[in-house]
This record gives sequence, structure tokens and C-alpha cells, in this order.
Amino acid sequence: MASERPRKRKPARVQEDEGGEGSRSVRRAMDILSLMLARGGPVTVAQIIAELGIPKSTAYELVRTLGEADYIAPSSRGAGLFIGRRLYELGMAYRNNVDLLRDGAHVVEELRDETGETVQLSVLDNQLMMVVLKEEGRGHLRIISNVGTRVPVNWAAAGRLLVSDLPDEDLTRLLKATIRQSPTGKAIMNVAKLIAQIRKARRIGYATELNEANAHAGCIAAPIVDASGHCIAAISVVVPEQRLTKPHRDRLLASVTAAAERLSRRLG
Amino acid sequence: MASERPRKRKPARVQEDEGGEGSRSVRRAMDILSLMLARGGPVTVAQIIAELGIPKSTAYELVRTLGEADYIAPSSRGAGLFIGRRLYELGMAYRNNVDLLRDGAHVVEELRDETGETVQLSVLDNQLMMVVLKEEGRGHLRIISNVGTRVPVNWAAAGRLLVSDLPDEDLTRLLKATIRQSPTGKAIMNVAKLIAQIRKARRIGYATELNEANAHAGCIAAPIVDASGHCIAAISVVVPEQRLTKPHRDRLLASVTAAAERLSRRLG
DNA sequence: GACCACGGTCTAGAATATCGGAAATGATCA
DNA sequence: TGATCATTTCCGATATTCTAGACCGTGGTC
Repeated sequence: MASERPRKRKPARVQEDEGGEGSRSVRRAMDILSLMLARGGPVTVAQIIAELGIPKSTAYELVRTLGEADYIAPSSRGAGLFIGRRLYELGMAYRNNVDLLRDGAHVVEELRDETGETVQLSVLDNQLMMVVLKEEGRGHLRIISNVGTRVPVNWAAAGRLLVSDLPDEDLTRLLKATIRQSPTGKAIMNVAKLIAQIRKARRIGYATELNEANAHAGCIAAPIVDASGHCIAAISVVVPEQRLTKPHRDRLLASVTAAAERLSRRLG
Repeated sequence: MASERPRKRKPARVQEDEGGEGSRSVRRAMDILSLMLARGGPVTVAQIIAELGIPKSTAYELVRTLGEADYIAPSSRGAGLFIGRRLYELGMAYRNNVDLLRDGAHVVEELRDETGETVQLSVLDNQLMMVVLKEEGRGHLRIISNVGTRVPVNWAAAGRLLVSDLPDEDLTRLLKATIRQSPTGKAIMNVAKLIAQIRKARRIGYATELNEANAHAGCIAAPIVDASGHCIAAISVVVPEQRLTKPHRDRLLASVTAAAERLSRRLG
């Protein structure tokens, strides 16, 4: 029978979507979780079907499978589904096992206690700056970024440090592809100017910024470097504008660079 | 309508495995993540194949799919794969969206700052007590449990509060099924005695414990209740034995119950 | 250099998840 | 109460994913 086997690649499904081999259902399951992450709140099955183009029956099947494992769960308030507790557990396991986060948590806390200001630890993720740890200062300053969110590197002092190890060419490409104007309209958009700032930041070992990412707030950041001297992360304090007087600023800078050095040393 | 209705049940599937319908690959992908969680460290593909009984090609396929989405990633130190950054992001989204964790984080921190001791917030998860938030005290006391780990309810003061709303019958069943002796050998194993303690804790509004879960440490816990008065979580301080003098103990108890009340109120 | 053990990829046939549609359930409202 | 719409489950046919096992490269050992 098999004599007639049309050997041709058979993408009968014109569903060309994007490049993807591998398990379809697994990717779709992950897409569902990503959708919830993007929305930042509960999502209904109907939305999943509409947004992701997953057939009804399949969507319900996936939702059930994910639900049984507590990867998703009915939202506590209101209708809809959201990320479930199991993913929190997995996330915490990641945190406990990654040197940067495990050791970083202590240093971030110390720096917060020492300065009383909001402290963040950020890394470069997929060409963007991503906040991976945050401790609120006493001032309850409103910060745009939460743990897990990503912003273009030109929005923040820490972002500049994170890309400071790239050669000119790669750096230019990254900047051209990713920089955006920030909500405050104060972010630098000129690539040449940005590169100059980035190189300078690396040379002097810290970076500062005022009103670029957050209105009425400034930021002081210092690089975390690995054994080979590469910048793998940046630690930063976010400070209300009016508190950024010269003496306080100097004190903060000293604290931040000291904390960065402490963490760099701990990471070996 | 449809005159020809083949209504017959057709469970021809010899689906032997264990209870499970739904997408196989999705469940297997989740099993891989669970394995990593259980191991608490890097896992090799060979281990995945051996432990989960997944065929080689399938295992590699799944690993690739998960890897492309950064759900898993090569472990930083040494060989093997571990939970990836994407899961950290998802976990943080859960944290930011769940009232208990979002509001709880503040209260836990406050209580830590106020007392200087290690503070934990726990919930009941699948009949076990699970720590969902933790802030280290200044004393660097070694605690057995980390965020995400589960222990039997008879190991800790908080555990007793968490099950204190169950009717006698369910409570007995739960205890019989889950209690274990703790590493220190001091956990109460007698069900009747445990129930008496649990009922008392609920009546007086707090629970205490000494050396049961951690050697040379005691614990004071208070319940977080929802609008209907049900205990949905418990907040607790863990204190080195020698610091548990009467006056300090009283002060701690007052702080803990106050924090619990604050959080309960915030949750509505 | 020959051999083996191992981590990983590839392929064609077998088994299963997927899909459209229909039926059931449940919520809303006149 | 019944009609209407939205949500969820069920069903069989079949295309897709999974599986077993061959295959490949690499590194270690004698």
C-alpha cells in the first residue's frame, strides 16, 4: 500500500504561523501563558481562542491540561484565568538556583536598607533591559518597571551599562533596533550620543540619569561584572528628584558602587 | 435530525498510563519542569529519559521546544538543564497579581524590619503547608524551608492554623495522610493531640512551636483570614531559641498578630 | 588506531492529538 | 417560563506528532 507515498513536504496546514518545529501543543500552551503575561491580568478562554487562533476544542483541552497542573487557575477576583501557583513555585526555584539572583537578593536588600531608596537589579534580556530584582524604598516612589518587565536600554542608566561591553558595530545595531522614546519624553534617541554616554559610563564605572524613565526621579547605576570583567548585570537606585542634592548624590554613588563590587566579588 | 446516531461509548483507547487525558506532550513538558523542581538543581536529558520514561527523540524534541522559549536553559554552573528565566517572569507575574502575595510582601517585610527576625507567609497547598514568602532576619538563622517548599502541617505552628478551619472529620483524614516526623524528631505525631492543639490555636488566635521544624528555634504564627473569617494563610516569625525570653516572646506575639490583622484587613 | 560509550539528530511508520461541528449546559433577559 | 446567546464538552475522521531504532560525531581507553 504505502507505494503511493507523496513524499513532498506536506504543509497542508497553510497555517504558516512562524518558524516552528517541535511540539505544537507545547508551544501553544506556552503561548497561552505568554498571553496572560502580556495582558498582566486574567484572560478568558474566548480571548485565547481569538488572540492565538487556536481552535475551540483544542483551546479547552489545553486549558484543562494546564489547569489540572495548576499552571493556570481561575482568577481570584472576577472571571477569567490567570497564571497559577505552580508557575510561582517554578519561578522561585529559578531564583534560588541562579547565583545572580540568589546572591543579588541580599545585596539589593542591603543597599535598600543602607540608602532607604528603591533599588533594582537588571540584566540584558533579548536586547532589552529587564528588572530581575526590586526592593521598594521607604518613599513609595512610583516606578514604571516591576520585576519581569523589560524596557529599552536607553530609558535607564542601568541599561547603558548592560550594553557597554558590546563592540561598536553590535551596539549600534542593538540600539537602532530597540531604542524608543520613554513616557517622559526625555530619553536620548540619538545613537551616536548614546554610544558616547555608554562608553563613558563604562570608563568611569557608573551611570546616571534624570527623568528619563520616571518623571521627577533620577537613577544611579553601577555594573556587576563577572570574573572576566564583563558586565552581566547592573544595580541601581531610583531617587526622587528633590532628594538628589549634591551631598546625597555622592553618598548614594559610593553606596551603589560598593554594593556592585560586593556582588561582583561574590559571583566570583 | 441525524437519523444515524452512533451513540455508543467508544473507549477503545487502551490508554494505560495514569489518569490523564488531554495533551500528552504538554503534560510531559510539565513533568520535565516538575522533575527539575523536585531535584532542585540541573538535570540532564539522560535523566529526563530515565526518570520520566520519555522516549529519546521525544525528550530531545520537548527539551528543544522548551529551550527555545527559555522555559529551560543550560545550567550556569556545570552541565545539565534547569528552569529558565521565562518561568521566573511568569512566577513574578503571578506574585504581582495575587492579592495575598502582593499585599503580603509588604507586611512580611514590615514585620521583619520590626522584629529583626525571619518572617514567613504560608498557605495550605495540596494538604501540605507551603511557604510562599520569606524574608531573612538579621540573625541568618538557618531555616529548613525556602519559598516554594512544602512540609507537613504538624511541623510548624503556621501549619496548625492553616488547617484549623476544617471540620473534625476532614482534619483527621488530612492529618493521618500527611503528618510525618520532622528532622528534629520533635514534631507531634499523635492525631488527637494535634487536633486539640489546632483547635486551641484557632481559639486563641495564634500558635507557637519550639524545635519542631528547626533545631534550636521556635516559631510564633498568626492566621490571615478572609472576609468570611476563614484562615487562608498564616504569617510567622522564626526565632533562635535563646532569644525566646518571656518579654521578647510577648513583644513578638503582639507584632505578629498585629501584622496578621493588618494583612487580613487589606485583603478585605 | 580500533573500540566503545555517550549525547544528540534523523527518518518512516504507528498512534494519538487535533479539528469542525454539534450537543449540552448555563447565564441573561423579556 | 421560555427564548437567546455564550460557554464548555463531546464525537469521529484524519493529519500530525510520537516512537523505535538507525545513524553520526566526539572523547576516552587500551
